[in-house]
Amino acid sequence: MENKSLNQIIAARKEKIQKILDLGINPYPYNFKVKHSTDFIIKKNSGKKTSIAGRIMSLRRMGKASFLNLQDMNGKVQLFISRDDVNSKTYELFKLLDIGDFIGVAGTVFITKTNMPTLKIEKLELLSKSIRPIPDVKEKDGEKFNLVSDKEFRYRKRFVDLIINPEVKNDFIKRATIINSIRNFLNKNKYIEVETPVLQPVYGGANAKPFVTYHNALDQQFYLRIATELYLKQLIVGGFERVYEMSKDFRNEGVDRSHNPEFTMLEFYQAYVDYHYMMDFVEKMFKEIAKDLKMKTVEVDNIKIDFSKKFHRKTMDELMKEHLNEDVDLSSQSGLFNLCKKYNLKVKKSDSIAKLIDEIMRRKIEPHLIEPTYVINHPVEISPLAKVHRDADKSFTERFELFIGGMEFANGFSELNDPIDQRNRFEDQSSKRNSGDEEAFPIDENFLEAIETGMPPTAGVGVGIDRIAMLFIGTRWIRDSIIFPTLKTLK
RNA sequence: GCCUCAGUAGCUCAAUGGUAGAGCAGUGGCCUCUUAAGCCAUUGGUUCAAGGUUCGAGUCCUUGCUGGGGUACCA
Repeated sequence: MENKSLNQIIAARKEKIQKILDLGINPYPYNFKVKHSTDFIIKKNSGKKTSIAGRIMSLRRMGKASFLNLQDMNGKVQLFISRDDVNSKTYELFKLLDIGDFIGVAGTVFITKTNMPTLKIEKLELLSKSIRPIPDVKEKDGEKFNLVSDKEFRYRKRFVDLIINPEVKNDFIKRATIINSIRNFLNKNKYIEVETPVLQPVYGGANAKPFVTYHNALDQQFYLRIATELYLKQLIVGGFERVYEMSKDFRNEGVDRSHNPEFTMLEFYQAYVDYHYMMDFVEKMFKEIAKDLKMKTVEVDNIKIDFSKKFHRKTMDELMKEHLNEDVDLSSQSGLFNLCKKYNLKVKKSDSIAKLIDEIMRRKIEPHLIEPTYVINHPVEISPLAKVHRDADKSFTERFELFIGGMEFANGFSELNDPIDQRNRFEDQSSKRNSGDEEAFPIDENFLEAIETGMPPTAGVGVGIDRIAMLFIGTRWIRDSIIFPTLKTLK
């Protein structure tokens, strides 16, 4: 991968390290006293003295004086060094600096003839010598040139991406703000944060293919969790009344624009409430995030989403009426089948009501749910952990999914706590598995034992954190919300 | 998975099937208000990999690798 050109650059930098050592200077010292950041200079504190530290981003040498740009966490600023202002050793050191080096400087702020706030260097310290070149991105009037166009390079070498595209940092600062906001919201609502096993002997809580691993000392196979649900509900059984976990789940499935094999999931459960309560609660949580980010609206595909508005709540037949103008009887298999045919959906005559409904929702409705909308009351067949609806048809559940911008953000329900029903549902999953459904989950006796011991009425929700980050960052790519996305190792 | 496009110097990009080139970065000079600094000189290439067609392949064909963009499943 590395050839002569790069090795030549590295060799030249290593020679400079030797020359710096010959000057009696340590190219990798231990600290530097930073007084201000670059923004102090940008704010035109003319005549004031300060010291700043950062990475050299460009050098414009003119023999006896030079300008350079220094970048730190807050931005970029111009420095000026003249042989008249520093001692000869410092100027010798300066001549050995490269783009990419970290330096610390002390001096006086002044304004150049072209009205550019600049720090005149009086003292200069090398803080870390860079021996590997970074792409030299030029910039004029805010327009960038020679930007790295290779997205793969940016994801693989995120450290370089962050150096040459410092605005990328803002997206991840935003993500951190979102996560803080969610934790604060849950904590102040008396939720307890817990950590459940990543290595699980039996996986479950979602329909997905797991990663398999092996523990040598225990001589046992483990699965990386696909969800935290089954453990968190055991804690509700145990007497925690409000618990949450925000952590990585792992699903051994395709990688695309909106899926990464490891992703961050929030799940929370509260005893003695139902899914109506949770819909209100999740809505409040989203509004709180928007408030903490000081973003009243976000934009998805040029459509503005206003978080001050109330989220919609719609049953599936209501949505089919609204979006397709069809009067649908959700209990009529033949009616649903004919509807699927009408819209050219790939279905079989033998498909269940649940599957037909799911197909219509997924193809014809969900992608068009731009404004925050709760889709409610899903078929029991596709909701193996949700309680049946209290007054509607018993083949439907008290479940909701939140859609924003055509993407699913949350999935919650009144949790099934009838142990007989729950065992039947697991057996149904198990038989689906045996007949080839790779994503159906196996029977978890430990979990069933807990439910048999008795779980209070409870509602729970799962929320995709990476997707919330995508929503507020304003990207359609999950890799822009995950700082080190999963990539194949180069051979 | 499938479809499709791409991979040339550290970075950005050229090169009708006919000697692999430029800008930036690097190196050596000149230069005390530059800012995509400038000027002179210069180093740097197994053109993603392996085969094939051809007198001749960066270019055409096959396979593979990696990635981008679609699409399917999952959040």
